[in-house]
Amino acid sequence: MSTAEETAGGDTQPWGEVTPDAARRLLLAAVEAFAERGYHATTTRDIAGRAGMSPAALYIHYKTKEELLHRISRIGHEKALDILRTASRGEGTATERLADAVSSFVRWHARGRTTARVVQYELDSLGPDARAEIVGLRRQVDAEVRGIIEDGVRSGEFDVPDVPGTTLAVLSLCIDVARWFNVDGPRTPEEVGALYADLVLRMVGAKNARSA
Amino acid sequence: MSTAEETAGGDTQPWGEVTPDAARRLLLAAVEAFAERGYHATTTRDIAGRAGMSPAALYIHYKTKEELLHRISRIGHEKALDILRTASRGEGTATERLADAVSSFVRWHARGRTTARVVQYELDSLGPDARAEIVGLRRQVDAEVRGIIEDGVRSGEFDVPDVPGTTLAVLSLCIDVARWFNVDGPRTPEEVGALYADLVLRMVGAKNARSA
DNA sequence: GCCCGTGCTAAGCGCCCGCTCACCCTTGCC
DNA sequence: GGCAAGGGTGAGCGGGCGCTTAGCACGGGC
Repeated sequence: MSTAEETAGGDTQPWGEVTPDAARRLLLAAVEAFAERGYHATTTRDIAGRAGMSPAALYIHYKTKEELLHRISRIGHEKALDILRTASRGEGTATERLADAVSSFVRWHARGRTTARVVQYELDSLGPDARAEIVGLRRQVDAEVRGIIEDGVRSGEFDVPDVPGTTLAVLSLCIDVARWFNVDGPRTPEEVGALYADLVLRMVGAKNARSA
Repeated sequence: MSTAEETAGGDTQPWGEVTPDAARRLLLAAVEAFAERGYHATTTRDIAGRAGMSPAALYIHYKTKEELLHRISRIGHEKALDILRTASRGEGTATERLADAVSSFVRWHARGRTTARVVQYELDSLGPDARAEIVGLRRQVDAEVRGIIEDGVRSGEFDVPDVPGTTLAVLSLCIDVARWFNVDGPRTPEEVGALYADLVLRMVGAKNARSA
């Protein structure tokens, strides 16, 4: 199995860069709560409670509830970008790199479904400035995938009439995993990653997509 | 252009079945508001204001704010199911019916992006009973698409190693259109419908998917 | 031993939420 | 004209929201 996300950044400790410890616990509690109920339906009392603290403790580490969402969103997008960049800049044919990018991106969405949900679906709850920053990161995400597809078209591996449209569809397919994936469901993240890599290779008309 | 949704139900007046007039105006205002800001971030004062009424007027026609969401969700899902059924039960090969189903389903999500957003993304804001009812409708949606794919596999038109997984991916792709589609963007609903129909035919290994 | 900064809590402020209630216009029937 | 019924309003209730503030426990420096 190829391994873009294992070599990309510290998957060892997902929120390891957040210090001090109390701030990280609050952030983790916020991720859980936002993923379960959505940003607007989550109260600061709920976040603090999950972290085992009083409501006021939140405001020692974060200026507002929105700052929590912003931090989660930025760290999550940077991680996602990191995964795609590692796959995109790796060695191998465009076909191999696209399969690696899709399967690792999908695995990330499935395994970290709570984080991915917040990252992908709570964007509109951010204020204009924070939103603009995140939109910039998303453009970079798009560019990485489009780059691989363009490589494949140039090398003759892929047959893609509409590169921007297909890029959009590929990303859309991966992102929506965060909506429907169920940890208790019948599929493991690895299985979904493999299935989706195959489906995407078919979408771009790659020669060696799996068949029955 | 094939036309599953033009022959399915009354597309003439999207919410024509809702009476009296004041109740329909409130429902329309709620769809707009829920789509823009999400269910929890929308206030009953906002909904009533958009409909040109006082906050109290809402409670003459609906018991609670949640009843509004429930009504919107059920009507929307019934419409979506109607579109897929019409395509699925039409004449023609599985390839033609799948292309028709996908392109009309996608057009519905793109054209009625506000409605589709509420229908597809605010499901979790419903209470357990209402949610269960809607989940039932979604299972029927899944069954329609799976049926077409199974037909194609049986007839030898398609080459699909994992039918349930591919069904899930096809629906996921279509549904996510409601998240990213922008009315002011570069693509018309018709263009996205055609592009997606082609991509889906490639995913199922249909013989006559378009190429460059 | 005393001080002070740090990390936290208990209490609560001001605001706005979903929703209700007492009352008021029309409209149609006699 | 009298009157009931239904669609509508203005005011406001109880409560929970995001966030603030005064003060407490405690460890390290001298």
